[in-house]
Parts: sequence; C-alpha cells; structure tokens
Amino acid sequence: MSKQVAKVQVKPQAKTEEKKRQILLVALQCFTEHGISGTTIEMIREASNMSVGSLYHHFGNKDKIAAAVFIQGMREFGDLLREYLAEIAPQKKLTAVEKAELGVKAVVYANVDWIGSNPEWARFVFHHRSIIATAGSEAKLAGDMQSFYKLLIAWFKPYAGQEIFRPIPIELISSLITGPCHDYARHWLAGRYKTPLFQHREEFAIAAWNAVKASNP
Amino acid sequence: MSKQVAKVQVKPQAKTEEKKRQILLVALQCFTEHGISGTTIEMIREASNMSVGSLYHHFGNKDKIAAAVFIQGMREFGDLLREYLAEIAPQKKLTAVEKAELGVKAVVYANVDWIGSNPEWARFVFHHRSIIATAGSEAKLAGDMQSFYKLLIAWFKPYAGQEIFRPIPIELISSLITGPCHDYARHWLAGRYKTPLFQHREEFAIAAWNAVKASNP
Amino acid sequence: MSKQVAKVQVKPQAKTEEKKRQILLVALQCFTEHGISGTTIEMIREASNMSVGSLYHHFGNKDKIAAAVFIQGMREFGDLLREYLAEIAPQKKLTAVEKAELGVKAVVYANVDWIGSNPEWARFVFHHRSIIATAGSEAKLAGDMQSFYKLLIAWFKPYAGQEIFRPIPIELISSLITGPCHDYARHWLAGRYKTPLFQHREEFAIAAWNAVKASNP
Amino acid sequence: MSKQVAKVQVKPQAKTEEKKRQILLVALQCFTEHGISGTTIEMIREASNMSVGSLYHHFGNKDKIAAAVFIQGMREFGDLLREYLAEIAPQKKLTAVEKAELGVKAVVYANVDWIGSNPEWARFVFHHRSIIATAGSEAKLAGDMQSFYKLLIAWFKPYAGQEIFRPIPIELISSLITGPCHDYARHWLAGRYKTPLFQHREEFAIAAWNAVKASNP
DNA sequence: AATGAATGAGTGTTCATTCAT
DNA sequence: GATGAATGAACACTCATTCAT
Repeated sequence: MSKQVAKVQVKPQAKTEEKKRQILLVALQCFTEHGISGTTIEMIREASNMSVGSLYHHFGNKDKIAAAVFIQGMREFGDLLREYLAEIAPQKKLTAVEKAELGVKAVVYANVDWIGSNPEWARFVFHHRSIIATAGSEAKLAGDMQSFYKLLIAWFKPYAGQEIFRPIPIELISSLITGPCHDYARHWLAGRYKTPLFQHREEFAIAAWNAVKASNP
Repeated sequence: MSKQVAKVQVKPQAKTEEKKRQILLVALQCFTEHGISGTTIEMIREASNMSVGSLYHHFGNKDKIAAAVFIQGMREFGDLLREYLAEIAPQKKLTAVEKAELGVKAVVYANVDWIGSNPEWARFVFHHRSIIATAGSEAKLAGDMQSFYKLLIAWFKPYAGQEIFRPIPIELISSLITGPCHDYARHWLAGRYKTPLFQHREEFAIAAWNAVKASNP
Repeated sequence: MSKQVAKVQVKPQAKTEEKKRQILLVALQCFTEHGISGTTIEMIREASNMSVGSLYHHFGNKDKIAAAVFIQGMREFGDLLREYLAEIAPQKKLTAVEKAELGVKAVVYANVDWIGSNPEWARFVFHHRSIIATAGSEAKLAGDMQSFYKLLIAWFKPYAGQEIFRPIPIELISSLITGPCHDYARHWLAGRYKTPLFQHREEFAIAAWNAVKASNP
Repeated sequence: MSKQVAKVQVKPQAKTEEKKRQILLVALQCFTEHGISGTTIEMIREASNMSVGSLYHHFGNKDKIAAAVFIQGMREFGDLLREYLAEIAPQKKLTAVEKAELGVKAVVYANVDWIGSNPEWARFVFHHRSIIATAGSEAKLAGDMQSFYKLLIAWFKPYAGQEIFRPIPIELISSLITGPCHDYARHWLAGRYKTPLFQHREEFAIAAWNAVKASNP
C-alpha cells in the first residue's frame, strides 16, 4: 500500500511532464494546420482535452506555447545531429578530408532524415527561427539554440583553414550545405513536390559536399 | 483633337491602376512588418490614405489584397529573370556547356539581385507561394505562375540529356540552384546574418554550378 | 420627322415610369427572398441592371423603395377589391341580407384570389403595413391607404344597424372576415401548408359569413 | 451536511439558468422595439449588463439568441394552453358537443389571455415561426414545437368525425379558430387598434365556434 | 492544480449614401 | 439623367487573457 501511495505522490511530476509533452504535440498539429496566429487557444484546448485555465497555468500564454513547441523540436533535432556526427569521430583511419566529407554529409543526412520522419516538427522549427526574438529570448530558449550552434562549430573547427573547404565566408556554409534540402523540403511539405525528401538523400549530400569542398584536390 | 479625347479616356483607368499599385506597395510594407495575419485592414487603410470602403471596393477582401501583392512581386521578378536569361542567348560563340553555366548563374544572379534590391517583395514572394492555393488560384494568379515556370523550363530544355548536368531528378534542380541563396536570404532578411546577400553573389553562382554540373569534364 | 421627334421627347416619361415599375418588381423579389433589411441596394442594383446612382436618383433611399413597393401592391389589391364589390351593387333583385352576404364573401374572394395570384405582393403588403409609419407617412402613401379603407366603409355602411350583422364592435369586423384566410395564407406562403389557398376559397367565405352574420336569421 | 453539498452544487447551475432567462427577456424587448435584424448585439449587451463575450459564450450567435427567445415563449404559451384544456376534461357531465365547444373556446381564451398578458412574447412567437427553419431546427426547438402540436391534435381527436364540426379540411381549423384573434392582435400590437384584445375575448370565442361547428344541430 | 465563465478591445467586412464626372 | 468610385459608421463575431471558485 505504501508503494501505491508513493506512486501516486511521486509520479505526478512525471505525469505533468508527460501531459505537457502531449499538449505540445497537439499544439504542433494545430500550428501546422492553421499557422501560429491562425491557431486559437480554444483549438488547443479542445484537441488536448484540457481547460483554458490549465493551459495558461502551465504555459503562461500563447506565445510561450509556441516557443515551447519550438524548443522541443529544436532539442530533438539537435540530439539526432549530435548522434550522427558522433559516429564519425571514432573512425581514426580516415584522412581529414574524408572525415570532413563525412561530416558535411552527416549534417545533410541528419536534416533529411529528421525532416522526413518528423515533417511537422521540421516545418515548424525551420520556419519559425524568429520565435526566439518574439518570445523574449528567454534563457531557456537562447541556451538551447546556442548549444546547437556550438555543437556544429566545435565539430568543424578542426577542419577549417586546411584547404579542405573552399575559402568561403563562414556565414555561407550553413546555407550551402542545408539550403537545397531545406528548400526542397519546404516545397515538399507544401505538397508542391511529390517525391519524398528521403529519396534524394544522397543527391543532397553530394551536392552539399561539391558546393563547399576545395575544388583542386 | 483626337489625341485629347484619347487622353481624357485613358487617364482615368491609368489613375486607378496607379492607385492600386500604390496600395499594393503599402500593403507589402505592412505585411513585411507584421506578417499577413498580423496586418489589419486598418493599418493598410491608414498607410494608404484610403477609406476601408475603397479598399474593399477595389480588392474584395484581405486575402485578395495579399494575393495581389504576391502577383505583382512574382511578375516583377519574372521580368528580371527573363531579362537576364535573354542576354545569354545571343552569344553564339559559346559552347553548350558554357552557355548552360551562364544560364545557371544567371538564375542565381537574378535571384540575388532581385532579393537584394527588393528585399520586401522577395521575402513576401518566396515565403508565400502557398497563397496561390488559399486565394482560390484565380485564373490571373495561376497564369502568372505558369508562365514563370514555363520560362525556366523552356530555357533549359535544350541542355538536358547532354551530359552537361549531373543526372539529377528534375525536381531537385531548382532547390540545388536557388536553395542556398534563398536560405541565406531568409536569415539575412530576418537580421540573423549581416553581410548583404549581394556580397556572396559569386559564391552562390559557383556553388550552384558545382552542384549541378556533370562532374567529369 | 416632327412626329419622330415628338415620340422621342414625349415617351421618355412613359419609359421612365415603365422602368420604375420594373425596378419595383425586382425589389419585391429581393425583399421576398431576403427580407427588407436583408436586401441590399447592391442586390436591387444588380437584379435591375441599374447603377446605384440611378436608384437613388429615382427613389431617394432604401426605405422609399420599400414604401413604393408597398404602395404599388396596395393599389393593385384595392383595384381588385373595388372591382369585386362593384359586381354586386347592380343586382337589384337581392335582399339586403343577401347583398351583405355577397359583400362579405366578395371581400374574402378578393383576398383569396389576389393572394393566390400575387403571393409575393400579398406577403409584402400584408406583412408590412407598418411601413407607413416608418416611411414618414408621406402624403402619397397615406392617401392610398385611406382611400382603401373608405372604399370598404362606404360599401358596408348601408347594411350596418339592421340586424344583418351580429352586434360586433366595428374594429373586429375586418379580423373576423379576413383573419382566417390571412392566417392560412401566412402559413402557406411560408411553406408550412401545402394546399393552395384557392382550394379553400369557399370555406373561408362561409366561415367569414358565419362569423359575422346575425345568428337568428 | 449533505444538504449543504447539494446546495453548493445545485445553485451555480440555477444561477446560470436564471441569468440566461433574464437575458432572453431583455433580448425580447430589443427585438420587439427594433425587430430582429434591427437589434444589435450591443443593444442586448447594454440592456442586459453583460459583456459581448458572455453573450456569445452562452448563446453562440445572434440567431441562436433569437431562437432561444422563441423557444422560451413557445414553451410558456404551450403551458398555458395545456392548463386551459386540462380544466375541461374532467367535467364529465357535459355532452361531446358541449365539450368540443368548450375546447375550441379554450384555445381562443388561451390565445387571447396569453397575448393580452404577454404581448411582447406573443408578437415574437406568432410572427417568427420561420425561425425554426433558419436556426437549423435543432433538436430542442423541433421537439418543443412537435409536443405543442401533439397536444392539440390529441385533445381534439376524440371529437373528429362525429358531425360535431363542419367537414372542414384539417389544415383550415387552426386558421379558422385563431386567425381572427391573431389578426386583430397584430393590428392591436402595432397600435392600429386601441381596444384591448381582452375586451373582445368572448366575441372571438363565439366567432371561432360558429366558424367550425356543424351548422345543423 | 483545475475549471470555465467573464471580459472587451479588436477584426474583417458590409452597406446606405454621397458626389464628382 | 446616369454612373460607379469613395466614404466611414456600424456590425457580428473572435479570442487572448483573467479570475473567482
């Protein structure tokens, strides 16, 4: 009996977290279907089987719900990217160039795979970077974003300045690597292209590498 | 005398058209600053010095104003692209490969230049392709879009299947060529990157050509 | 040639009257379908192929259009009623009671027949007596109404106070005679009853006479 | 203690219902004064001391407010009619004919009395039968109406086919009985007749019975 | 923590009416 | 007389947010 009590009293926190995650998912679907400003609290309330009061109690306001959705997605994508890059590091027999190529392609793969398997999160995250500003760049959010960029910078730093990459302004790199697949993804998510993103996975990877590698070797 | 009559009959229409164009510009600025759904009719009314009634008299409703803005931008961009491509055709001394490269780069240049000099139109046009569907794909709009795509297809058709391009699925081409610069532009327009798009003009062009050209020649 | 000129210059008045009548008919249809306040000037404009300006030029404003429709209908019904009553007067061989009965029934017949053959006018006229007040009881309207009531009063006066009718307060007479058929008509016009009004013509007439005749003949 | 709990749980609902009824009354007054479409939500809001939001929270929209007013009135009238008819049934010493006469007159009395003491409800209910259709004939409304008609049919069924009534098409009965008093009431409510409806109570009853009774007995 | 009634500023849109041409 | 662009007050309705229970 004491166990049961314990369960009942300890789990609540977990239960609450679980509930929040559920709400975020529901909110994402609403945002996907109607856009952020087209989504009303009432829609989220109905779809999540909560009361308006609860929603506000847990999230504060509508903008913060959107921000929470963004953070959740961002974090999940970051996890996948980290995982993909981590697989390369240990392969010590590769040359620096080969590693760099694998790294660039890993970034593309992570994007393609995540977008392909989480299209709604992807659309939201990649279309609403600006939420950061709007939502007041609260510590939480800014932190998540920064750690994400640090991850990328840290990984590629060793390969900079070694004639492995074309001498490209650093600002361009992200766009050159992920631009095409994001662009395609946008059209695909909007239903304008039919072939699944995943099918062009290798093409995007090759094109990305071609776009940034040093031309001469 | 006949000329005067002509004047009298032609001007009114011109005046009306002029006014509409003016309103569209004002609306664009509002949409840019507040987003489409964040823009109220009242904002457009105040900025354009019209009455609500007139706005509705001429455009029907808010969605149709947005659609009209889209069309106007699309058309202007189409004009620039057409112009750029037209400059290549006559240079008869070039090989097919050289021409194809110039063509690909011309597309990039047109994008970079137009986005650079019409950032607001650009942001609007490239972020709201979906308006077409929403606004009921009226003949006018659909027509403009189709003629735009036809232009591109017509220009590049002669170079297809000649080992000039990598054997890429046709759907990918647009994303590979313009994806990076659109991606960068999005960040730049959002203020996340500071260097003007134009400064990377050549980089985008080169990267685009590298991404689609046949690798072996 | 002078005749032609005359034609061209004299007819316009007739033409204008014709046009007005046409517009009134169109307006009636709009009012029938959408109610008076549900009908917009724009509807009347479109259905009548006129310009807004012309409508206002000829009628003044929306209320006056409604009033004009009312007057037109009232007048046409009055004409029919007068006609029906006139047929009885000459039959000199009838007793006063027989004449009174025919008179009462003539009123019912006039109502039934006119409602049956002009359901839209009827609905409008019998449902919008109050227009008189709203529209400012302009001389024109008031005049038409008064002449209508005078007609009835004049016809029945000779039969009053002769033990032909039950001693009923005069205010009641109209309701006792035409109430049932108007009530039925309202339901029928609203589609709640299916049998055409006309089919019950005689029933209404008999019931009316029974309701007002002296009981001990 | 249990009683207290009951109190706590029952009162809120009652309070809400009470409020709704109050609003309906206010709405009726507005509708009476300005007509349904002439009444604005703002009028109802001001007169009821509520907020726009609350009005919509409770009723959904303007049409549904009107429908609710209709239902409320209909139900109250139905209650009175039922009561009047119930008083006759037990008087076992009467012949069928006498009972029928009392029944017909009871219907007239119920109409006269209710219209006389609730002129606003009456005007609204008898002039807006068509609301049923407009408001989507929700189960609630349709139910109320049906039970109302069933009541009448059930009461008079026993007297049908016994030579008590003239052989009148069934559709006509309602109009013959209540038509005159409704017609008079309409004029009276519009201020065209001054004598109160009630004063002609007996006249309407007699006329109704004369209009439907078999002529020969 | 949970609920949902209450709030009211704000929104898109309509429409009778005016008036310059 | 005829036209239709222009006007702006009004309207029905929405929705984020608050708060008493």
